[in-house]
Amino acid sequence: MPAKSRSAEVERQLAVIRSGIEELIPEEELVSKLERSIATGTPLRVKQGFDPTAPDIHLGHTIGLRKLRQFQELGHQVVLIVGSYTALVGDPSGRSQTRPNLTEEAVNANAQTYLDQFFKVVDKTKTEVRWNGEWFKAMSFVDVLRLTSRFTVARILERDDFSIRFKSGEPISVHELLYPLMQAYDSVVIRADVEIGATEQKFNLLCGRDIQAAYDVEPQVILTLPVLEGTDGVRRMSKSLGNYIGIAEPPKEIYGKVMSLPDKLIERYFRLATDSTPEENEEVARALRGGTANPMTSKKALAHRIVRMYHGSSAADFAQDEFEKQFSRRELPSDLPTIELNAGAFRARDLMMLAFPNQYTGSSAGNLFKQGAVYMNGERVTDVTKEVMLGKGAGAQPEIIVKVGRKIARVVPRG
RNA sequence: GGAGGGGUUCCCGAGCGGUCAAAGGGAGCAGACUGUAAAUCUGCCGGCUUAGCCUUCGAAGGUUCGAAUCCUUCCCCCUCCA
Repeated sequence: MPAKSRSAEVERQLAVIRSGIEELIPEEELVSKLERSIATGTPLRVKQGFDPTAPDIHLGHTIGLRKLRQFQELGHQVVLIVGSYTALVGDPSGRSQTRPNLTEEAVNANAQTYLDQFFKVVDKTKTEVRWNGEWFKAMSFVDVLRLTSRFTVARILERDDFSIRFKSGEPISVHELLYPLMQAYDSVVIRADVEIGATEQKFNLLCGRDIQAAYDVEPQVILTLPVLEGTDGVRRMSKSLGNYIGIAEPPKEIYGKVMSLPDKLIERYFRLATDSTPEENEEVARALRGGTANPMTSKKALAHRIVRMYHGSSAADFAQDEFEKQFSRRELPSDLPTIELNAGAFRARDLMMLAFPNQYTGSSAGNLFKQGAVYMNGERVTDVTKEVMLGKGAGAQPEIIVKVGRKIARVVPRG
């Protein structure tokens, strides 16, 4: 390739890589890495790690995954680190102090679940999967000392999570301090050229550069990505906060969760959580601001699009249909869960609890009755002791639709 | 090693011998209003065979008619000094 078209190619790739990111540090190093990659036909090694603790991938994670995908489309190599050993420490971010010790089976199962979801976005054939136990298992104590001597306590304490916890008097275990070093060492072993992560990973990512340099490996370029707010519209999406939308969730579930997002997040979700083009995003933004689009319409388009990305367009159509049926037209969903019970008389509260197994205790169920949340065959029931007949005879009901708040189930006689 | 502070229900955080299933806030759930949005108002928010009973305030013992509250031992966390 002539020099002129090579530099055009660098420009092209750089533009793709830079789109939608938070920071790229340092950009000139990426340029020279790209130049070399193009000149020698060697793909860059782009690292992404995960700890097999919570295996569900949610929309927040997909920002990074789509960036990996872009790298692959530019011809580069993704290296996915399964943090089987780092999981033993637990990323000190957030409040969770010490992670529970995971069994090997749990780690394996989690990893498998994660990988299945990961490859919904990232191209499997252009991904190298490595478990960091591979190298950490083989390390001796002397090796650990050698690694830890390359970094100072003050520098580790610079890290936001640590300094906050330290100042507020929360405990920090010594082993937690090793987390950034372990993650950094992964970069040494796999000779990462680029590592991507959310902004709160910035410290860990930078740490990788220093440790690589200490081991005479060319430092990686780091790329941070924006953090997506969860369904509450405020806090970052995370499983432990319960405000996440998992990509492996059923289509209806995803659709419903997207619809429950605050309106102000519509644009941001289009931009960060979908594969829409900048032009499309621009159009959505203009319509919303100009008042030409009902926010609900835009939100439906968003929900449809997200479901389509992970479950295909027929699933998206179905989810949308169901949503409109259930909430716009107040009809029953077509796939409502059905519980079979022996025919006979039930007290209303017992029936309700049987219709939603293991979801309510007697007290909480009783409260819902008192609050007028329970409907049976369209009729509000507030008396927990009201007798309900299920069955075929006179005065009995052949099916009972039980609705509690936004949950609905169907109860029918057995046989 | 020395001195001091602390561990309360999902989270934060009051309580410091009875009136405590435990204030207040957050989260969650439900009702009204809606676009299953936001905001707002209201109610619920340990369990049960619910005017009553049972199990909770780091753990185990003890004092007392009675303990989250007092004593003892143990476990854990934090701060300062060394």
